Amino acid sequence: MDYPYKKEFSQNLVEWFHREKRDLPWRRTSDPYKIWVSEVMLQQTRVDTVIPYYNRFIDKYPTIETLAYAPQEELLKMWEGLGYYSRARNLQSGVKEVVEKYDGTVPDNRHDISKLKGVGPYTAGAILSIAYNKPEHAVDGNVMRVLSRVLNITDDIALPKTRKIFEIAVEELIDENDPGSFNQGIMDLGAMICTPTSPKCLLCPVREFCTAYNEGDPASLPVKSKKTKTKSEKYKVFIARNSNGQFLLEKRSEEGLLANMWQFPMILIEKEHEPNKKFEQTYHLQISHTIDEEFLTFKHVFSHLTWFMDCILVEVNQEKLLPTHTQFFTLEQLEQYPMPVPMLKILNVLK
DNA sequence: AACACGGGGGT
DNA sequence: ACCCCAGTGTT
Repeated sequence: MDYPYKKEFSQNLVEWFHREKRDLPWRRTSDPYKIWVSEVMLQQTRVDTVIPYYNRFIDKYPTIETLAYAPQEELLKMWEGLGYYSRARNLQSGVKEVVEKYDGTVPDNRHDISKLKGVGPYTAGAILSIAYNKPEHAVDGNVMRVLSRVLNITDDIALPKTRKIFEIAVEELIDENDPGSFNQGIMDLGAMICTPTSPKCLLCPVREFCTAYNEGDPASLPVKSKKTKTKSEKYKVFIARNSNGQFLLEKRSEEGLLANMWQFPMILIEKEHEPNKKFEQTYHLQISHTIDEEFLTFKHVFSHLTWFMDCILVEVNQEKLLPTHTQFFTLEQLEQYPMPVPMLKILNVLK
């Protein structure tokens, strides 16, 4: 690497971090388990969103053992609204392995920690550097943005192989005496100063060592090829109330989108079939009458998919036994079960 | 290497 | 409306 400011960059960065770092709940602990929880929550998720979830989560599961033995339904409820729910299931799987195989002590080396479910190259490096003070790289989108500018790296960060370039760069730049502050310093810099659009270069502690600032155009980096294929699905959602005032809910498949989360039954509108009939057949019910044909209409955007939802409120009679993973609940019971945000939107209107 | 997998914030 | 993501697992 022909970057001439290795030492100065790292020193300024770490000094800035110690001066300006945000006071975050997971920065008040050195417990590797808690650092782990925070890092998993922070994957693809902003700090401000994570803070209340982290606090509730650690309150509920203060030790690695308490999380290892938690019921999955309860765990998903704690994660409700955070998204990427496989993170929660993988985290518990990894935590279980640590309890059973390592006597509850999170491994302190990349080889072992990387075998844990949900711990990829980034999270491994983050835990090792922050909790164990190991000089390990932790390259995420933030680090790639900052370093692409500092080193004027123009490779496409959407390509998996590009991450390797940044890992090598971090290995060269990292402060061996304080690797945790170095890695977190880049993250805070990326969050507070070296932002995706309109970077605040005039406030940047490493401006004078930034290649793009001095010779190029920071705002045009990093280079990232965007993929825009997103599809749409239209659903008729049935808010079905029985004569006891209970509502029908179903548990989604244990695989795929929103795995194991609960929802109001919904029928995919493909051609122009009879969704009401399909609903009655699928759930072994009879619609006695419609209470509100236009109860609620909205759309919900996922990263790769948009749901268009037409919700109808109906009164139903139970014909025979309900299908598995399907159950009537009172409004009070229903709130104990983990539901994705689009269903919470419906629930809020219903209440 | 491509894709699936949530959700919220910024402009 | 359209942009941005503090990644990992599966295929």
